Amino acid sequence: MSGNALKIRPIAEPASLGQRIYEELKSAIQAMNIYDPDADLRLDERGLSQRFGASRTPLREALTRLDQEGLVKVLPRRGILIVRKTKAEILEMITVWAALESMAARLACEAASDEEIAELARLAESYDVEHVGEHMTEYSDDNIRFHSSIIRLSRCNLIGEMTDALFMHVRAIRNRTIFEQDRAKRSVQDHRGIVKALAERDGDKVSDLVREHTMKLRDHVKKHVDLE
Amino acid sequence: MSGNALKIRPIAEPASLGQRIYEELKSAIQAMNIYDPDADLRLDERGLSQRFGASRTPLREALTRLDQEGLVKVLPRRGILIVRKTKAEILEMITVWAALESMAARLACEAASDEEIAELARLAESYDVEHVGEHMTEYSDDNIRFHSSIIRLSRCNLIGEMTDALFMHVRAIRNRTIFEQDRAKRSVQDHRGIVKALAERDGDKVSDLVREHTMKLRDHVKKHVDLE
DNA sequence: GTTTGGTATCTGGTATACCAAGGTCGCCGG
DNA sequence: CCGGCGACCTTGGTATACCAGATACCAAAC
Repeated sequence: MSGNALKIRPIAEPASLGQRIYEELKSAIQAMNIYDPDADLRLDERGLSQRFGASRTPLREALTRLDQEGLVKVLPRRGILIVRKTKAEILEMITVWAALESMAARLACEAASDEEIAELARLAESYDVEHVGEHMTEYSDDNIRFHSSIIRLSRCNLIGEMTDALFMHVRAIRNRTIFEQDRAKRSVQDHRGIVKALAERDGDKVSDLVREHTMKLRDHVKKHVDLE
Repeated sequence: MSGNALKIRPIAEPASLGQRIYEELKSAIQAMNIYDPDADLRLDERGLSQRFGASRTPLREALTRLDQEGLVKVLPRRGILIVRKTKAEILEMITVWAALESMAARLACEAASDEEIAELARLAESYDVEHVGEHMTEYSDDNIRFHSSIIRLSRCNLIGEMTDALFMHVRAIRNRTIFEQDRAKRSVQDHRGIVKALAERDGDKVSDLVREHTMKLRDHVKKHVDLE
């Protein structure tokens, strides 16, 4: 039934220059370490448009969007700067994240199937509490997968979009905090507790656990992370 | 010492055309009932730029931003449409709102002063449960004030920004639901319970109450509101 | 040597012209 | 009268030119 049918991919239309420049510029900004004291946070419209091989118009469209997203700040007649988030702003983002994922977990209690929760359990059980420190790179990825799975299981697309947007800004910070063995051990334990509450369909409990788990990260960043 | 010095007011700079058009267009879109079946959801770049007395460039900048916010959708070579939110999207927004305000209330338990909570109490007590139905217009405003106060008392600016963005989209729906007397009565009672929990500094409780209060609105919209 | 004022230059903001892709409508053939 | 097809028109996308404010630099005056 699916083997003999033509497989057509309806799309093919190349995005507009503005769109492509937006995406390219966005990932370029995220790829650089904007908290490096020596980082050059200044963007030059004319220079960038030349490097992209396009005119200023689509480049400016991209900048307008990045400005609105808070990644960049356009100062009239002064220049365009990549925005550094303050520590206070980062903490607020993690707080909002806690609120959203906590709600997502509560919704997932109703919306997720047993199989989906079992899948999540496999993810949570795949690391040994004592030896997780030896596989930090993989664990870091699986950690992200775990959390985004909870959000997916909530069946609430908006929460997914909003946490994606937050993640974009927090990404730079994230790498500095997750590679710490004692935090990883506790993280693994937390995840197992979350899965257990999910399996029991205990919305109040899973909501609390997820919130507290994320707020631990918040407190950790507050105490131990120093930008600059 | 201060009487003989020049008193200069530093700012005065008028916003750019793009910025002003963005704000004007945004409020114009929000002012119209986009769910009216006869509403014209189409925007014309050239026509609008003429009506604004500006060229297409700043108008397009405004449209780019509105597009990113989800208020309009730009279809290449086909036109620009004002976006109608689906009912499912509205429900998700209310859910996210519940998550955010619930967290805000929890934070407010720690961050708000006794005076601020007393002020909130005055707002909640200023309507008689039995007679609130007779002053719906004022109550509607005070209702908004009550909720935005909780968010302000959380001292989390990001939650404020995000709920503002959500409110923008939900505004059209809101007016249809709040003007119902039995809902108003229960709303007044809910608010008093919320204030009480805040005064007791019971974060878990106030968080639950606020979430349930907002989720009641969600359920009500789900059951009784029909777009189109 | 320091201060001051002018000026060249750089930067984002705006206007305008042109392009290519979709849509519309009417001519033309059946 | 109906259907197809093509010229024309509309629409957003892009390039470019020019403007005004901000900055940096330099030279003249003290």
